[in-house]
Amino acid sequence: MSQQRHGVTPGNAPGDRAGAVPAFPDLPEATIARLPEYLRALHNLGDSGSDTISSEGLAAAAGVNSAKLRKDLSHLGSYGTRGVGYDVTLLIEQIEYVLGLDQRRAVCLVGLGNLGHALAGYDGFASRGFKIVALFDADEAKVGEQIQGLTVRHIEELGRVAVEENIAIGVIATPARAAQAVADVLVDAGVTSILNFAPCVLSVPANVDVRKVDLAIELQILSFHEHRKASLTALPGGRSAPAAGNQEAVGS
Amino acid sequence: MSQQRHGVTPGNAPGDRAGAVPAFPDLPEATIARLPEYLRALHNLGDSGSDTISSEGLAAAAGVNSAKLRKDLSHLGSYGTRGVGYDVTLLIEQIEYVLGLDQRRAVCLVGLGNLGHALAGYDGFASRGFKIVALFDADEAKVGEQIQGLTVRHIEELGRVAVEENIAIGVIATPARAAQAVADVLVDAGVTSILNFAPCVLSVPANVDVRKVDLAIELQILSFHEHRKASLTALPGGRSAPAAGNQEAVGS
DNA sequence: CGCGATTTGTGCACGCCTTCACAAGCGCCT
DNA sequence: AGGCGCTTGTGAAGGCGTGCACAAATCGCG
Ligand SMILES: NC(=O)c1ccc[n+]([C@@H]2O[C@H](COP(=O)([O-])OP(=O)(O)OC[C@H]3O[C@@H](n4cnc5c(N)ncnc54)[C@H](O)[C@@H]3O)[C@@H](O)[C@H]2O)c1
Ligand SMILES: NC(=O)c1ccc[n+]([C@@H]2O[C@H](COP(=O)([O-])OP(=O)(O)OC[C@H]3O[C@@H](n4cnc5c(N)ncnc54)[C@H](O)[C@@H]3O)[C@@H](O)[C@H]2O)c1
Repeated sequence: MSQQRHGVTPGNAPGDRAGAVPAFPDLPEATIARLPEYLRALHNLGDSGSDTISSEGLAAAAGVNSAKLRKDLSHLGSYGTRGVGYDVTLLIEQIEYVLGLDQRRAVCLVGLGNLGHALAGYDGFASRGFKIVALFDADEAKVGEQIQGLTVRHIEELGRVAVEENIAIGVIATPARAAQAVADVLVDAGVTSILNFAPCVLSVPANVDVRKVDLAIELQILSFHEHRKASLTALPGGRSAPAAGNQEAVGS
Repeated sequence: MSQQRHGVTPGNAPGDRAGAVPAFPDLPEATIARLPEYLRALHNLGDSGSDTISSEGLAAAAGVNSAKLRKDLSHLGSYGTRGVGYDVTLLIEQIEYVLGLDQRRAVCLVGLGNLGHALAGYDGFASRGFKIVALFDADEAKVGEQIQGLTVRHIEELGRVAVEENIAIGVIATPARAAQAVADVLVDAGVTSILNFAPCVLSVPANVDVRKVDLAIELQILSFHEHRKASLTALPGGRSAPAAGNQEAVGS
């Protein structure tokens, strides 16, 4: 389970195993997905003075159930003190360690169109341990452009640069039709994590992780809920949208 | 997994519109989240000729298991033909209807900085039934700017315009510190669905749906997997403790 | 008209996740 | 020192989602 680091090492500390690796327990995916949220909440709290925080308080700040939060944290070891709460600084360190944020990760961004420019200028990367070290595009007109201190390079250089800079994470912000090709190039270059903004499914080897961010999907999910809410409306005291009443009538 | 949905003050129900209709069965959230993906795959297929598609084929195109796909579709009724497959056109119509995409939904975007500009110029909205009908910012320097045929308005106009244009969905692309205030304004204006790009938790009434897109979280999740993968390949003599001095060494 | 090939729709079992509820642990106060 | 209140950590239960495996349905063809 949680690797040892935390004085509790029971009895023997076997001569350091070379490569004393983390060897993580299988943290539930659901937990992993929430850790970053806890981390952000902790950082906010840290700025606000308090030294310790209760599961109840942190849960509220992160928008989750406190029992869930405690269980999540228990997966990474016991870093709280009963009757008191969690030490903010210690917990931050611990979560950052588990997420691997203590090592700065090199990221490259492919596709410097509309979205790519916004991403390149986003300071949320650096502030969380990520550093964009290279920008790539296939459009000759874009190659050479300076963005945030980086020069846009041609995608053919990706293979070489990725190795040089030890890039592990690639961000795809190209049109969907180019995304698979870009993913292939990234994979060939040794990139093992991809964040894909293009609305399409990527095929990659099993050892490569892909996460997708799709704006349209989010909107469609919201649309569904709008649809559902509209269909439930029975008797409201609402009086704010006199406008176009409701079109919806359908009827299959 | 649904996003947050917290209640703070059910208080009054603002923009409730009277409507009679569908009264959906409770579609599982997981299914709803996949429908947009199926829809996109179907559109691609539709362009490519075929009239019908098997669950196996569609599942592959959407990147899911075929049994899951069939179960998902079965939730919305039976629109396939055994021994044949699903009629592409019919299925598209059906999914669009369920998602409420047959009605053009008015969307407003708040915060026209880096990201906001990219979103405003994104054609993936219109092509999926959403229409950005208004842009808002608090910065006087931005108000009046023309973007994609729309004029940026001051956020104080949001309340009025939202009602006029019958806006149901609001997109927040402001800095995190302003997000809650913007969300409050949107809610007051009768908006019942919010897509939040700011890295923070929003408090909204129970009848308002919020979905969050957080780039940093995605990267951190990828980082975790990188960390995990690195720890499996036995070599790096990584020191396993977080650098910072842990004065707190709890334990004994 | 019946048969085989094909593909849907789903019952079922399993595993993951969430949530409750509470014992155990900790600090503080008397 | 002992008791009390507070908070963590976790066992257990229930719900949800996934994927298998198969019966039912449909088509095409001889
Ligand atoms: N703009 C948005 O707000 C937004 C939002 C969500 C998703 N997206 C998606 O993000 C992607 C990019 O959107 P955009 O608006 O920036 O598009 P864009 O057309 O403005 O930019 C695409 C960029 O990718 C480059 N490109 C094309 N093929 C390439 C290749 N093979 N290798 C490298 N670079 C290549 C182009 O030269 C261009 O610079 C699209 O898939 C879009 O659907 C965009
Ligand atoms: N840029 C990105 O790629 C990116 C990626 C992911 C998330 N984000 C998040 O999206 C948000 C916006 O990012 P950005 O890079 O565009 O920031 P930005 O600073 O460039 O733009 C923010 C805009 O919001 C406006 N604004 C501020 N307060 C406002 C208020 N009360 N009402 C209305 N408008 C207000 C500002 O005038 C500005 O135009 C941030 O929360 C950021 O963390 C950005």
